Amino acid sequence: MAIPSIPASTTITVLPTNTKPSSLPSTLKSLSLSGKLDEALHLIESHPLTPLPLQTYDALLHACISRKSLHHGQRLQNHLLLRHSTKRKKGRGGNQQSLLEKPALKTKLITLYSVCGRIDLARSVFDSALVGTAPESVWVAMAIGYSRNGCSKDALSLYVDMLRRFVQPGNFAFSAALKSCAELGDFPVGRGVHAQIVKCKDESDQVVYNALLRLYLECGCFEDVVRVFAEMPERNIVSWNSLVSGFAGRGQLFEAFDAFRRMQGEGVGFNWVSLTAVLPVCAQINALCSGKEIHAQMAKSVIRPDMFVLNSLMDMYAKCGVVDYARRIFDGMERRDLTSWNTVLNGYAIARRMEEGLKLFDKMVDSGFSPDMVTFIALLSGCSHTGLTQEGLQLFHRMRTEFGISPSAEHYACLVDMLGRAGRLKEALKVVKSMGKKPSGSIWGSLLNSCRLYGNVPLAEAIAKVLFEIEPKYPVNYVILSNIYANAGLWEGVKMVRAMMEKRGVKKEVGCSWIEIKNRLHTFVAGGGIELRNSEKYQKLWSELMEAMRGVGYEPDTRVVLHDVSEEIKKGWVCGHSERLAAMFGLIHTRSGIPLRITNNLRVCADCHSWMKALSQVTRRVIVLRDTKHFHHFEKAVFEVVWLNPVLLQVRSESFYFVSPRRIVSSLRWNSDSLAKSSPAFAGPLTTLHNLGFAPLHSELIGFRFSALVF
DNA sequence: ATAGGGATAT
Repeated sequence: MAIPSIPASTTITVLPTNTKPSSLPSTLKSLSLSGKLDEALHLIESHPLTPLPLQTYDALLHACISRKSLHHGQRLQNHLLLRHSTKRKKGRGGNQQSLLEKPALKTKLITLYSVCGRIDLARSVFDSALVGTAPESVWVAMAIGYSRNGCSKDALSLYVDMLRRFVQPGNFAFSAALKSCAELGDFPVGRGVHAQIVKCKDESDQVVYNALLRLYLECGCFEDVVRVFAEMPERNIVSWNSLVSGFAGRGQLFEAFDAFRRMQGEGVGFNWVSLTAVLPVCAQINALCSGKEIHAQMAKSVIRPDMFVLNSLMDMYAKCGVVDYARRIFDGMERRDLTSWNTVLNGYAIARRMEEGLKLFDKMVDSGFSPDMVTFIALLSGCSHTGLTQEGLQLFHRMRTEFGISPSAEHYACLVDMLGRAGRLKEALKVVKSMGKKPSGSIWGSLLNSCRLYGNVPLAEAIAKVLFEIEPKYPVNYVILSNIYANAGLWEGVKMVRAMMEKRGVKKEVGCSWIEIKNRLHTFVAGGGIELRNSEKYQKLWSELMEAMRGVGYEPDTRVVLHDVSEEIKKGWVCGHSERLAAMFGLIHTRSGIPLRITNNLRVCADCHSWMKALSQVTRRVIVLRDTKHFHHFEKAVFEVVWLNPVLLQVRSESFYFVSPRRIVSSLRWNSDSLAKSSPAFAGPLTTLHNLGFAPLHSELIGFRFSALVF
């Protein structure tokens, strides 16, 4: 028989009410430490006249703050008020300062009320008496209370008030003021505070510097961020996290990635917050290898990753083209929020596996989660890319009727795209006209793309005309129109578009590709990579490959070159496309059989697509090429991987790969402050990972430093 | 008493 559990609401009083007054303080202290607030208050209230030291109340309030217990805090305050007045009546200690006036208790009471969301009560404690002589700590507690409750303006004016009353600000006040300025995006005042800090004789602490970093980040003054970062005497995890997320927020993804690596190099370590900053970067630059490495570290950790990190991790896998891993993490999560669902659903949309996505959506609704607008953007875009037009249209309808979400411009964009891709251009145009919103450039852009798919030149010309007015400097529109002409064999049109671009000074974005090898990103620009191309290894490999590739039927297709040059030059240009350089680099610098994962910043051209396909065939490598729109998977040469034992993998038709535990040494380190030390050596991780339900998954297995451990 | 965090479309 199971022991009946006690309902959470039941309070058990274990203490006898006849506790001796002399032992009260120590009893109360241990009660506060173990968080037994009910017992503690009961005890205090039953001894209203016993004098208690300040420390006792301090400890009690501390316990109230960490439990966010408004109720107990108020009872305590009432008790203090009561005791104060009783004392006065009896004439004892009449001139003694009430305990409530002690700054230490005031500070704590203010904090308590503000963490409980009762800024009004906090303010009345603050105002209660002796404001003029309140020390810095009370002001700071109040200011932080304000910013905790989203009233940064009040927090900042409190700081100003404090200065007016000649209270000398210290590091705590500075960081509180900087935080408010950062939240308000108030650069001038923030600058002023910075100046005060510089003038202040005391040494600034780490927190003040980090608050300065935050201020300049929020204000968009990145030069100042970098300067403060360089000038500060020490940089801790928080400083580095700010730098990483700062770069990431500005879209400087490689710099963000690099900062994270440097952070590891300096031995700072990382924590969950660092990971929620760097994982989205991995997702965007397709750095699956590093992402997996980070995942391995997470699995090793004794501390459970929180929902934020898991959501980012899922998104990383989804964006790097491995939804299955994202799904496994999702399935293993003990708690999920709306973002978790949205992330996986979007993962299926990216992977063009909407049947599974729709099934999951049904599950989501069944389990009582109400989808939001993001959910529908993911679903609709997925349906549109997979050609599930009927399902998509139905969802668009259900969105309003069943879930009460009125379609936004983004939803209309998905709808238009869906109809356009299905060849229902007339209906798409009808939607554009009737949606009651001004169609954005992106909507017209998606229509133009649909015209490309169906070779509709007249409509394309009309749409392009509109687009050239809305976004005259956006090169992609010109390129698509030019492609449409080229596909139709209308070379005059191609010439015209090019002339237009030259006249308006519109430049095609430079093609750029990168490949991650041994946790390092190698970037190539179209037409670049001279050193690589001049190397002997490259030239030998190139001629061998070209011959083999011709053998499997590859013929260069120079129609993708839209310039009027000789055939030979065209061939040269196509060969210099950045994705090919990255692929060649990958071939040279990895062992045979290891998959190549290449990322391109634009759209992969048709010739590169078939080139990669042939390359995959002749080298028998898996090639995954990601561009801004698609994943190009070339898995003709999938190896079958047999799981022999944790450290030994066998790959059919290849030699044995030994992945010894010693080789799998991480370049990353945990922050020992915030996370428990990772398991000794590699005694635990394999079991951990098995417990997580990870089993090897064909080709992805080989080639990654942590592959043997993780998947 | 003080600093840092995730999802969407062309």
